[in-house]
Amino acid sequence: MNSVAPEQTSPEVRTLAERVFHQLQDAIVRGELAPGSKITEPGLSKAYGISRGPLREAMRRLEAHRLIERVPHVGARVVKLSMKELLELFDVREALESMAARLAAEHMTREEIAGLREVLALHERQADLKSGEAYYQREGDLDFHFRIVQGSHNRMLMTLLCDDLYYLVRLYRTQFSASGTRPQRAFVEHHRIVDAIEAGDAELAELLMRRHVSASRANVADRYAATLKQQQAEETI
Amino acid sequence: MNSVAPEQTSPEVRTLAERVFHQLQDAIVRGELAPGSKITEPGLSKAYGISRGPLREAMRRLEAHRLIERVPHVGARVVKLSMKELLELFDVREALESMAARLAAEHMTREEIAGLREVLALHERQADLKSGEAYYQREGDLDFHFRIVQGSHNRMLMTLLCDDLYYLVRLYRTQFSASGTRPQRAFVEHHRIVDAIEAGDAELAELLMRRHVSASRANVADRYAATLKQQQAEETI
DNA sequence: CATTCCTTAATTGTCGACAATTGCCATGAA
DNA sequence: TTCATGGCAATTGTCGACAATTAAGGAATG
Repeated sequence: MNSVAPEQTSPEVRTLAERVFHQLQDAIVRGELAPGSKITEPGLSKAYGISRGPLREAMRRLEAHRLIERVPHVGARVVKLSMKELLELFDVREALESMAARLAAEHMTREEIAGLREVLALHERQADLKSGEAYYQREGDLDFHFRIVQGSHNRMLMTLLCDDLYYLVRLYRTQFSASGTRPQRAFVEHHRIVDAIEAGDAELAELLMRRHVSASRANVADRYAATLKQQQAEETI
Repeated sequence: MNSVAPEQTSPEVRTLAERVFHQLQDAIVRGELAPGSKITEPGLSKAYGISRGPLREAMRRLEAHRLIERVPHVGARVVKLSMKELLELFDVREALESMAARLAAEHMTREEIAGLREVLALHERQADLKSGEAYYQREGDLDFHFRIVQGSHNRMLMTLLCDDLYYLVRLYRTQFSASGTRPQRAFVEHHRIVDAIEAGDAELAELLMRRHVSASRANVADRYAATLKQQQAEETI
C-alpha cells in the first residue's frame, strides 16, 4: 500500500516534528485524513506516539502550507477545497508556471533538458501501453511541471510551487477523484513546451505554458459544470 | 517611535503565539532585528516575557513566511536577502501581480476602484508637497499594490502576496535602505494601470503591471550594478 | 414546548523541567 | 605553531502537567 512513498532518507528527518509533518502531509494528500475532518491534538499525538509539542509545530507547518485550517481555541480541520478555491489555484499556477517556463527557456542546462525529454519519453511509452494512465495523469504530469520549475533556477518559485502549491494540486486530485481527462492533448502540449524551451524561445515557452494551464483549468471548470447539471437532473426525477 | 503600528485590534491576537509572531514580524521588517543576526529562543522568550512553547510556534510561522531561517539543532537567523534572491522575488512579483491586475480589471467593484483613485490622489498631494516622499515610496507604494491584489478577489493570490511576499519587499527596503528611486515615473505607471482597470481592459492592466514591476526590478538591478562598480573603483584607489 | 442559563467534559494554550545535540575552548601531542 | 581530542556550557528538542477557553448537555423557567 505504501510502496510509493520514499519515506526515509528525506532531506529533513532530523527531528520528530519534521517527521510527523511529512507523515501528516502524505496522509492528507493521499486522502487518508478525510478532507474537512476534524483533527484533534490528543488523537494525533497518540496515533503517532509523540507528545503534543512537536505535533503542534508540525500542525503549524501544515497550516502554513494550507493543508489544514486552524481556529484558535477551537481546533483544526483538513482543508476542503471548494471549486472556487480550486479555480483560484489554477490562476496562481498559470501566473507562476508560465513565468517558470520563461525562465526555464533562459536558464535550463542541456542535462536538465535531456532529463525533461526522458520524462516525456517515459510518458509516451506508458501511453502506448495504455497501462499507466493513472500514473501519467497523476504523478507523471506533476513530474513534468516539477522539472520545469526546477529549470527556472529560481529558488523562490521552486519553493512556492513545489513545496506549497503542488501538494494542493495533489490534494485536489484525490478530493475530486479527478483523473484529469484530456491526456493526449496535454501530452502534445508538453512536447511543444519542451521544444520551445530547448530552442531557448522564452516568450513562446511562457505562452504555451500559460495556455496549457489555462486549458487545464477550463477543463476542470467544464467537468464541474457538467457534474452540477447532472446532479440537478437527477434531483428533478 | 511605534506610532505607525496598528498593533492592537488585529484580526488575530487571541493567543500569545500569534501576538509574538506579529511583534517579531514587525521587528524584523523594521530592521530592529538585524538581518543575518542569530535568534536564540531563551533570549526572545525572556525579552517578550513568554515561555518557549508559544515562541517556537511563532518562529515556525516566521520560517514559513521566509523571514527567518532555521537549521535543526543549530538555531535560527533573521533572513538576509542576497541580490540574487531579491531579483528572484521581483520575478515572482511580476508573475503574480500582473495576474492580480488582470483579475482586478475583471472583478473590481466601483467602490474598490474609487478607493484606489483616492490612494493615487493622496500620493499626488504628497508628491506636490515634496514632503512625504519617504512615505510614498514605502508604505504608499505597497498600499497601491495591496489594493489591486485585494481587487483580484482571489484569496490565494491575496495570501501569497499580502501575507508573504510583501513583508519580504518591506524587508528588502530596510535592508538595502533603498528609497526606491524613480518616483514620478512609477506614479505615472500607477495611473495608467488604474485607468486600464477602470476600463475593464484586463489584458492591458496585466501588461502594464508586468512592465511596472519589471521596470522596478531593472531599476534595482542597475542601482546594484552601479554600487558594485563604485565599490570596485574605491578599492582600486 | 421552547428558551435560557449553568454545569461539565473535552480540547486547546501555556508553562517549566528534562534529554539530546551542537559548538566552543582548553589541553595536549606532533 | 598547528592540529586533533576531549570535556563543558549553551541551545535546541521533547515531554508531561496545569490553566484557560470552548462546545455540549441537562435542568430550570417562561
